[in-house]
Amino acid sequence: MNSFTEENYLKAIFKLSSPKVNGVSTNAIAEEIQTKASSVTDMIKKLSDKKLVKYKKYQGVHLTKKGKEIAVSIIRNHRLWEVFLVEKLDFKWDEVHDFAEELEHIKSDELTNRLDAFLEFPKHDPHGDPIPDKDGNIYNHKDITLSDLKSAEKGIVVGVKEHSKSYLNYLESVNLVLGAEIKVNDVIDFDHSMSITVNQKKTANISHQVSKNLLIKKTD
Amino acid sequence: MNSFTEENYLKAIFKLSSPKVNGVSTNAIAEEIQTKASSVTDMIKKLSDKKLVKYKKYQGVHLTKKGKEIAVSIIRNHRLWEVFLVEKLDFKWDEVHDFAEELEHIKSDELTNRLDAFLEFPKHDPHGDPIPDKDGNIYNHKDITLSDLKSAEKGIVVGVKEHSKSYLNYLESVNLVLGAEIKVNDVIDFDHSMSITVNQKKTANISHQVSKNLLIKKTD
DNA sequence: TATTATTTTTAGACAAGTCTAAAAATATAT
DNA sequence: ATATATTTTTAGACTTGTCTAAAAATAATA
Repeated sequence: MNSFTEENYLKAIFKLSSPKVNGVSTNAIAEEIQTKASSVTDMIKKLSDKKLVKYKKYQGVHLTKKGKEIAVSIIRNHRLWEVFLVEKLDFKWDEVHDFAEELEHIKSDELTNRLDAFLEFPKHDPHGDPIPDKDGNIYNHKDITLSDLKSAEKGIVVGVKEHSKSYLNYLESVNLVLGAEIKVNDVIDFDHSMSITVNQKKTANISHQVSKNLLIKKTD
Repeated sequence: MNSFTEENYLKAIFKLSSPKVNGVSTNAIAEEIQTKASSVTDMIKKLSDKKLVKYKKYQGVHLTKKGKEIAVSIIRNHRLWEVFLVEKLDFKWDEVHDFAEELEHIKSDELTNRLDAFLEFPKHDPHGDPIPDKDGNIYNHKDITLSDLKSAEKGIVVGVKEHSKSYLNYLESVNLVLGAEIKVNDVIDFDHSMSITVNQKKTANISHQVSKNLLIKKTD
């Protein structure tokens, strides 16, 4: 069995891994986990002994197949619990992360799969992030953000790239929740801010910082 | 904040406390928690420093008001999650204890109360144990067991005093689940075993060991 | 009451995970 | 290429919760 701590490291490494990145750096993990680099090195060694990561000194780490499986199953758990909290217990999307952070560590395929069935096999969590299926497959939607749209183009909100409470809170205040329809009225060259219309009703001015973190699906 | 470990000690002390018992003994706690007496002494000191228990060397411990509040809120959590697992995720009553043991430590009144509402304010968990309300009040049903009944008397099953998987499993195999109607046909003087009829259908022979752990409400 | 048995506490050690400070390796800049 | 800056690792210490073995207190028994 792996401790909560080990699982959090695996999750962090998974999050920081990407096709472009060749080996996740010690500092990046420390930043993500909010700890010190020396602690990361210690834990990396432990995970390496357990064959959950591949590690060469000073070269960063990769998850092994086993390590990735564990990380994905925790993420599956996390996102399913988030759906439960929002759909069944009526929490708002900016309130569920910390609870899910605890619930995700209750490791039982039986429990997870029953929860999945109870929630009727949701494909996305309340922030639009894809929920891995029973076998660990993740179907990502493409990475188009509101900032990619030009004047007069339209789209609907399918997710967020930034999960902070303050960001989610702000989005809600301007009705930019999942499923909201957006039409771009105007883009300002100077700072890339834009004027948009939400759900054919309210008009809002959106900074680049906001638009580049909002995932959308283009419509016409 | 208190660690999982501290919370488990508080829960154990609460469970072992009763009006008759004057101070819970170190050994009893060690037995309950499955640890060594020396570890218990260490933890007791810590809880005492935090004013969660009252402790005089060699004299056993009592929960303080604060300690009792924490214990009861954990028990409330535990039992609500058990209801969730059985009612919503279709687990059986002998499968939920270990999961609830983990879920109970996610401490948030908001979460607990929403769960309570979602489950429509259940009064008892799947084993018939009472669920403390928002304010920590526990309404216990009286302590009549099947072994208290005489020949020809009747009752319905309202709970169990023993929670082991094997006991619950056995009960289910003879249909002695919550709500089952029992009629006592005969009591054997020698070993206090009894012949009973369950739900006016099946007849079964029940050992004293079994009957004295089954809580019932007398009917006539 | 004196002796023995049991319970409880202390003392010191260990594992997990963290930290600081310093050393080693790697990356960057002149 | 050499000097400087940054990143990563090591070494040693600390905390939490645990353990064993021995000492101290309490309870039981003769």
